[in-house]
Amino acid sequence: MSNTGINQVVWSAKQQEFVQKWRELGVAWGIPPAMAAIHGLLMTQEHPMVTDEVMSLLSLSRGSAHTQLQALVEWGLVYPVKTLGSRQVRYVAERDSWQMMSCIARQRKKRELDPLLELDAWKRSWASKTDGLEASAVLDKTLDGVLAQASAVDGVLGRLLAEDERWWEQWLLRGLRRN
Amino acid sequence: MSNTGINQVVWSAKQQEFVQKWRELGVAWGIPPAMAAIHGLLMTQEHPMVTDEVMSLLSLSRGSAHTQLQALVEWGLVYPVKTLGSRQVRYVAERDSWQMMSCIARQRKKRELDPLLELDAWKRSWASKTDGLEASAVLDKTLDGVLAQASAVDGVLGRLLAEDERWWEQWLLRGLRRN
DNA sequence: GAATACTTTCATTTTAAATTGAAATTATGT
DNA sequence: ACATAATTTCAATTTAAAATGAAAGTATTC
Repeated sequence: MSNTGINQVVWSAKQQEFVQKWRELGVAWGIPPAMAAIHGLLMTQEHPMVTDEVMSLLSLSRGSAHTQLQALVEWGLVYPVKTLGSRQVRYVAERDSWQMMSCIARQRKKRELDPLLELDAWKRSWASKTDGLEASAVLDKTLDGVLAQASAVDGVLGRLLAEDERWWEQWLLRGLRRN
Repeated sequence: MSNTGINQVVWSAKQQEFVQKWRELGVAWGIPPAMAAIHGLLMTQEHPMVTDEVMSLLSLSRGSAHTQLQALVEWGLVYPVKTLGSRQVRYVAERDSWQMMSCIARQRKKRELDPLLELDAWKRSWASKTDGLEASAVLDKTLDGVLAQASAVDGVLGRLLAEDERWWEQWLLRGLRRN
């Protein structure tokens, strides 16, 4: 039985343009091009897709398609759907934009914010030993400020991502109209 | 006259560790290693530094040291200080952590958020032409959500970065304690 | 329990980004 | 104007990340 054609795959000029843009955006966000492109493609597709369809529409190798699909599933941006009576797996993108952005934010927090917060422990580990004589008061001061801000952001982000509700919509709007 | 030694350069184990960590952090944030390292180094230094000092402490080529120092100045993270009676330029890092983080946020907004916001114009440019027949209602719906969120973030970020005041500290804290 | 259909892995290659270093340029002091 | 001391540029190289593709692995069906 053929893989393609169970559900019609639509691949219009608009969709192709979108995928191209999503890929570029992905690169700017530090996301592997193939990963962003696959995500973009699945965002445009009504129905779950099979690896071979992804491969051929985006001209990707099997290895890359597979690896990036896994990563997308790992991130929670894409769901694997098992086809009954077959080993074949199909993939659909998360449709809810809030869920989608949450997934991305969570990953970025892990990659970017958490390592920054770890500097606090590092700083404390040096607190006792007097390095030379007051080796860098300048650093300590700036770093304290940075860490304070980082943990404020961490707190807000934590709340934001923990909730399913969207109290943040109100909260953001309140931020918009000053104070 | 020798370049080094006008102001004593301090380069302790703690500082070296910090620079190493700052470099890694920079890489996670999509910043060139040399740029992050230089920034880290200048954050630890009491006094403005000359290109040759940066080069030798970090084992960088002149080209790289120069280019990345320019970038740091461009971003507003580092200030060039002209030495009187000499063509020599020295560099100091911005000390205020809020200013520092603002600079970074501004650059990231430019690189990451603005291109996302441009998708709105793109979407509208396709609004009229009916691509096939309802080519991708799925995409349109998710994309609308994403763009709404993006512009909310843009609004808040815009305010945050425009101000010199720190009303946001209160605002972030309020975000922390729910509602 | 083969044979088939699909998935997974991973050593090698490709690609894009960052770095190098030496030559060209420009400013400064004599 | 000259020599010197610094900065700036950029073609060539290096590096790290991502992509490839073929081989190995694993379910599923007959």
